[in-house]
Amino acid sequence: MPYPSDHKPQVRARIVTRARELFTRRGFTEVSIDEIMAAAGLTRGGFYNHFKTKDELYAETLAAYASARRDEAPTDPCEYGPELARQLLSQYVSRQHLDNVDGHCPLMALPSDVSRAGPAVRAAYKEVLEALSGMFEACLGEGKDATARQRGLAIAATCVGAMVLARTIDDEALADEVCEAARAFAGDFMEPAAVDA
Amino acid sequence: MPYPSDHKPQVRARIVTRARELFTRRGFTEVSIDEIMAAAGLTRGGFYNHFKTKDELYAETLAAYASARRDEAPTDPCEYGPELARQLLSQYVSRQHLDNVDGHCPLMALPSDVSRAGPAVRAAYKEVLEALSGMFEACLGEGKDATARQRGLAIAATCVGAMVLARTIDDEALADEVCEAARAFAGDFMEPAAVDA
DNA sequence: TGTACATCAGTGAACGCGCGTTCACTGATGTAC
DNA sequence: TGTACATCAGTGAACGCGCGTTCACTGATGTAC
Repeated sequence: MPYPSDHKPQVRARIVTRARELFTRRGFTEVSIDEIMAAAGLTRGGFYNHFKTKDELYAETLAAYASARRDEAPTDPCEYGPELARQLLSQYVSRQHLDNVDGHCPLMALPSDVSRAGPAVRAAYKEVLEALSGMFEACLGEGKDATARQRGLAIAATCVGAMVLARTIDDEALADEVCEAARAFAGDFMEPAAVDA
Repeated sequence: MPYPSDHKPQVRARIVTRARELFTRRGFTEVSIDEIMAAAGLTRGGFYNHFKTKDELYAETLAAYASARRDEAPTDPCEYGPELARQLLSQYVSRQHLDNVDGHCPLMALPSDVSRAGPAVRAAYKEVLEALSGMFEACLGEGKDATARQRGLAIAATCVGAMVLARTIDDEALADEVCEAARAFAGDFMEPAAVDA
């Protein structure tokens, strides 16, 4: 074998990482294969040694993100709880996340792109959603009028919605207001035992 | 004048309407000027009699939507109130809205596209957001820990987030769950006098 | 240990295609006389 | 009232460009002997 046996997977992983950053910043169709390969230190033609089509790369970048997200989740059940949920919320809905353009969660950065892509891409997007809402669900348990699963999904939707809006509008002050409001809103909803009657 | 004086504005409005439907369904860059003009019953070349660039049309479609949205708002202050807020919420976060692809609110249908477009487009997007959150704000007033404005923004973010996710994932059941959860969540937050201590 | 060979990741020119935009032209219709 | 003309919305061919994808080729390196 003319290259070390781990060479190809390493290069492939580098392409996926650079592609994810570029996609997150500028979208699937706005980033060319030329740019991706250049960012990975290679040239255009080599792309097809690693991927069958550009669409396959879309799915791969999302799947890699979902998997990384899952790996970050604590393995010790004791670490779950409302504190972790609050921490996750204030990390997700934050100026730090908003300013880290290359690191945006794909749920907020790529919804339109994913909705126009193939089934594998959308399945990977769903995995990312389930990773996020599942974290909230695992941390929170039942609430006033909602099951744990409902609370996880609703809080995930609020996080994503706030960041989608904050990222899209061209007004930093309003973006901060939206984030602040969403944090207060979701924080409220996290109350473990909201008064029942 | 070889054409009636209201001919040109009428044709322009027809182009804007058809373009909005196509953009909403498939995105700015995925829809060609050929397609838009064909949908309006015209041919490609005529486009530039009405618009300087394709980007100008993006902004126009959003501005037209924001303006239509504002025109629908009740003029009678008595009609505002929690009931109207609830109605707006259950219309926005609904399967009916989700299935009406041509009629999707641009906030949920085009965030990625808008975030990559020019300043005029993003300003129009912001107008749409302010129309939506402003409606909630006007209906709800102050709440437990949040000002009226915060509540309006947070509920708008939840609506948009739920619909963005529901539209993007390829799983009707999960989409319905997300919508249901968001409605319950935001409905909860609308309680006029949530217990204060 | 040294040499010829096989492998295969990477290269870069080329292809076909569709797009946004331009432009010289058309032709229906309102207006001037 | 009738006719010649001016206007301008609309037409469709053409341009230049960048893209995704293909493909014949390169050349560094592990392997067989």
